[in-house]
Amino acid sequence: MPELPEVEVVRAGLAPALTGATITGVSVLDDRALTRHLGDAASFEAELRGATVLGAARRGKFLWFPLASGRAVVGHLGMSGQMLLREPDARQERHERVRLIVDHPQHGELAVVFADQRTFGSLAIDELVATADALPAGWGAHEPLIPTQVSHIARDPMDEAFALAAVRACLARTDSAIKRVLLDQGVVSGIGNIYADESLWAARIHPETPASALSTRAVNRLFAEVRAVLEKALAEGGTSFDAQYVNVNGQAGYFAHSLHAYGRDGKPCDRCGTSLVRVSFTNRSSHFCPRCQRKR
DNA sequence: GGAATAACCTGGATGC
DNA sequence: TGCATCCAGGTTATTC
Repeated sequence: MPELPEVEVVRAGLAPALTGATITGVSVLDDRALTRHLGDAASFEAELRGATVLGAARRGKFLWFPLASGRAVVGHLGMSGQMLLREPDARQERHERVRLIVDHPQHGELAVVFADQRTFGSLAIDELVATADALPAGWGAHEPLIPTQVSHIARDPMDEAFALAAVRACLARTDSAIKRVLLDQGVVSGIGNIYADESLWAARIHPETPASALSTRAVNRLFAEVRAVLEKALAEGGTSFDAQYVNVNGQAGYFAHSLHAYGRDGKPCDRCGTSLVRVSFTNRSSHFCPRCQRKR
């Protein structure tokens, strides 16, 4: 499932191919890929045709591509979205929803294919607004401008402008389970079910611990582990369980081999050997070690 | 206003 | 073999 490391791998792969490129062709094969777009498919295609892309930016799990027009293409991969670089005449992908043809001054003509099996992902054209802190909006962003659809998303733990003190204060104000808060993109972005479970396991914190019950020291330790997990996953190209996540060249990541908690229910904890458990948690699953991560 | 829940969606896995 | 059901989960609208 695309979380911060997977989305960053995609952004980094697209940046050199898109920065400075002109969009020469747009084909919307499935309107459901434009659920966040305010207009219809025809307006999406018309506005993008001839547009120049200035770069590729990311905050949390959201991607955007600023345009010379002052607007931006916003993308979210949802649960199964892929952005693939292909030859312009490459055959249609199985779940292809949108295809852009771009012409780059150095790389020539390429196809950017947005494919999405479960159609939770989307593309949209959006306005850019000033960031609340007047700092560059995220990774790959050079201007303090962010799409309106992303403006409510908090900075992610790998962002230079990430403010741990503000997150600590937020945690202290709520009795919600720490895992629920980690998944709240308005508090801290980029973390999904996989990396929440991995970070909590690494920090030895039970996922249902009330956020306000965590000491400053525990929160600091948790976010040190969050960063470590995300950095390691990024270095290994992200987590791929099946064909749902691949980079822009269609290659899988290797972090699934480094997981300690997620998807390992019934297997021995890598620290103490106790069988890991899986419990239902807000329409999701939580995986943890009942011995290392005791509920307090 | 904050928190919890349902709905959206597809395909693989499982059970009968 | 074929059909029905369950499950995975990010975001958001709705409900409490």
